[in-house]
Amino acid sequence: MSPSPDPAPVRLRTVPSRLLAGAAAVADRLVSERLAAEGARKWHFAVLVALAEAGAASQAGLSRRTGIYRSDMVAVLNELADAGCIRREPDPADRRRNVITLTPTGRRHLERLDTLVTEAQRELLAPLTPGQQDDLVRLLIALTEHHRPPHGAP
Amino acid sequence: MSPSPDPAPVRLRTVPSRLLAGAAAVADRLVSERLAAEGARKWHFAVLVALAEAGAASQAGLSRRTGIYRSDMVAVLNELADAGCIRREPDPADRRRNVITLTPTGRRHLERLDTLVTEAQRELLAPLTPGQQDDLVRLLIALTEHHRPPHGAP
DNA sequence: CTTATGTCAGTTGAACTGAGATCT
DNA sequence: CAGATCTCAGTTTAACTGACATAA
Repeated sequence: MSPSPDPAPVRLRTVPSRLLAGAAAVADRLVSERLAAEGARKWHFAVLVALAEAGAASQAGLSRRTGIYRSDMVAVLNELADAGCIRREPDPADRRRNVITLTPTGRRHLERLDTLVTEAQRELLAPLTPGQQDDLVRLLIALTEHHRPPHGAP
Repeated sequence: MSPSPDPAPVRLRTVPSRLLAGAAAVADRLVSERLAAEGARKWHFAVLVALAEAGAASQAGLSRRTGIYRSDMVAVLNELADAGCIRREPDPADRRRNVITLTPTGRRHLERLDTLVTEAQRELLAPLTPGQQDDLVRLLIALTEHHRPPHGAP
């Protein structure tokens, strides 16, 4: 006797929102497990990428680029600053703001995290052919582009 | 001047795990908003579908069919029982178990929730052509079938 | 006066853990 | 005895709200 003869109902297994939730959970787990090896979480990666790609920014700017709430951004930046990955300095041009800049340490850390994240994506998409992988990404982009996510950045 | 000239970096926007997370968040929001109109949440729907499709079950069986943790199942069943949607009776054949059965009230409630969930899926997938919608579902099924989700049911 | 910013202190819901009582 | 079941009391993390002081 098989130990788990309890399949999910078809009516549930084919609901797109449930499929998305399941796939996202798998993806999140794969990414989080890898990043944990460097003591990092996906937010750290997102912030570092945003800084590397678009240069120094205010915290609110980073918040919009990454989709992290400005409240939560504070803690993430504290951790990245403690690790020496970023500098946080008052903006002389607008004294409400901090200017966040990537340090050389941060750039090196980003490259390590990028490797881990890329590996996780490969493992995630491994069940699909390369063509299917491209299709999936394209469909997801088309889907999310036409919906306005609550905070801002998909 | 546009109020939000802060696009997400390309390097982030094309990461599959982030796309999945974003799409899943949109989907979850659409479903939750609709179900809230009936005072329900997605767990209620999942349990009712599992009961309607595969018949009466123990709580552990429902847990495996729906992917809800056995701990959380207790609260969901309490709410469904309070609403008269299910009956929860001790199993004479195995006195550790409860037998959960769908009531006529529960069946009617399920049909209402099903309408709402179906509408939400339509809205979610509206940006895609029918062919693309099928492709997406197929790709997501292929993806999740080959990964073992932590608890059991995708 | 309105709006944006950084910060802090919460809340809510989901996912998960651990343990205990009961039963097979 | 090991193992399953139901229940409860927690933890953790993500996502989000509200408020405040400061400054544009």
